Amino acid sequence: MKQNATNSKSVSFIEKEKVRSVTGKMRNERFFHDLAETFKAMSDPTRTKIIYALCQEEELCVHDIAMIIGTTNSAISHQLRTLRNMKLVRYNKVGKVTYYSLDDLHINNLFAEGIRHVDEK
Amino acid sequence: MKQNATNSKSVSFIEKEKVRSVTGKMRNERFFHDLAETFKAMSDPTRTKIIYALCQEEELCVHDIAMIIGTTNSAISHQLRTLRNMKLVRYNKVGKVTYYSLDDLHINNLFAEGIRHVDEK
DNA sequence: TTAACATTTGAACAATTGTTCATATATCAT
DNA sequence: ATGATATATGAACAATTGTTCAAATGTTAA
Repeated sequence: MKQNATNSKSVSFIEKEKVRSVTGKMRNERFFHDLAETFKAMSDPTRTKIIYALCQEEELCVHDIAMIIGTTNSAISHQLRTLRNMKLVRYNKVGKVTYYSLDDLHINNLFAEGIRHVDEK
Repeated sequence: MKQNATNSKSVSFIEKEKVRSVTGKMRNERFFHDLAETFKAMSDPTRTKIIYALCQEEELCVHDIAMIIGTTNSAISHQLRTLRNMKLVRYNKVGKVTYYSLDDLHINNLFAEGIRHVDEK
């Protein structure tokens, strides 16, 4: 059911109007990149564990997160850096201890929506 | 500020109570794995574009999605398979055309929350 | 100062990922 | 049948990722 009968050249698309309409509503490359990055920040089990733990307790230090999750301090520290770079967590250094917490309530909403999805499947 | 003075062995953790409390609230491995997988499904720009397009138009075929996004049919088909495996999209084959749509409204909510996060940054 | 501790960092590694290309399958029209 | 079209698929490839290990910071206490 080709709808581009008006064109002499055979430019192919199945439903011309849909394509035009949706194409007009698309956003720029940066938007899709940032959106993907946001989800990617939560796309690893170690990171979902860290975020989940920080949903239970406002502030946690690296060592305690490692204890809770059952991994090495190094692995946690690396992942916390990723979360920091993606602005999902912030930190507060007191002496030799670095306390991490979720950056804003937005993160909680997004994360909670993901949990709802998993729990209702 | 060690709080495990009662132990003779030097088991180290910074805040014993927090660790015990949060550890008790943690969920099983499968939960964190599934949660990560859900976010991972939306963690690639090509896939966020596909999902965004399907938020604008109920049903779209592979070729039209490729036109809208500006990629090859093959790349789109591969990604649609990923989205299919992760139960984010379903399809409806009519003749030689396969129409894809979002699997349920839950996906829209999760996706919309991600968009809100990106737009408000 | 020295030792112990909390965290960070860089290199290395295997594992996973997304695209491309060529090819295969399936449907429709002639 | 043949050719055109729509989609799917497998192999190959570079690129990215997460962990481990060893070593480096930086802080506190003795």
